[in-house]
Amino acid sequence: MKKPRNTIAKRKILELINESPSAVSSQDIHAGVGTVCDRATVYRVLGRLVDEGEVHKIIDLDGVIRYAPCDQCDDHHHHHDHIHFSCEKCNALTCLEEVVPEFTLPKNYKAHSVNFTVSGICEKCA
Amino acid sequence: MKKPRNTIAKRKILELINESPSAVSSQDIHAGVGTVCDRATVYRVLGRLVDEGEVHKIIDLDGVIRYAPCDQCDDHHHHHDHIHFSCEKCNALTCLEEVVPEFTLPKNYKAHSVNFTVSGICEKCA
DNA sequence: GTAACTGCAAAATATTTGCATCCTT
DNA sequence: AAGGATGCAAATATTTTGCAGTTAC
Repeated sequence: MKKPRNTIAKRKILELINESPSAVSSQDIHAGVGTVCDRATVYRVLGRLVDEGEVHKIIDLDGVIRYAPCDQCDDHHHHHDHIHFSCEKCNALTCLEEVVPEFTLPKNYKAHSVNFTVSGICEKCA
Repeated sequence: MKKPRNTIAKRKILELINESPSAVSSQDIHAGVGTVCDRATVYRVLGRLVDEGEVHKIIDLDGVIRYAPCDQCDDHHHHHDHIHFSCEKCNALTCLEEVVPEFTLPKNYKAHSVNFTVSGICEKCA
């Protein structure tokens, strides 16, 4: 495993992700970094941040990849079994960390990870 | 609303989707139709099939769009609240129609549709 | 006959990669 | 100094679209 470095691009991108109230796409990030770094670097940094467990990757309902802070995760426990809520009105994709769905798989199936997205109207747009 | 026609491309594509044990991507379909129709037509037909409610569109964990038959749906009731299972071994994406997760949204949130994907090992690969 | 559909090619998007150079440690 | 990170440009991949010609009903 490579030894990650603390570069300007990384700090800026992490800041953008952490300060956004909802999950951001690579487009959002590229727009947000301005001249700090290149488009290619945005993709590379995002990939590393995910590998390092600093952010998590969410697939939106329309297939757009977005990134959100890994708030509730520490090095040993990642909790990615909560719901992602996609608002049809304001288009924000937010993590509802407190909502963890319950389900039972059929015999012989084994779950490793889950990805739950619910779309509808969020509290702000209600 | 346009009046849909029963074309060769449409019949062939629907056949491919219905006969596959797991959800198929546009790539799979383009490979499957052979010379029956063009790549652009595959996209156009898939879009129409979704609009007409004949198939449903699933976003895989890696953001790949796939299509599956709308077996349990009639014109008035679509049941898309079941789980999609993505096998890490054989890579198949299947609908587990009988598994419907339970969850409760926070106050003032309203759900319209859900998209649940679980990845792990399927019964065939267990 | 008419509107829906298709093929082809080109355009619009999105993401990845090779390589020389720069920066963090 | 060494190796990780970056910029730039080119390569890949994916999906959309304009348009003229074809087909289903």
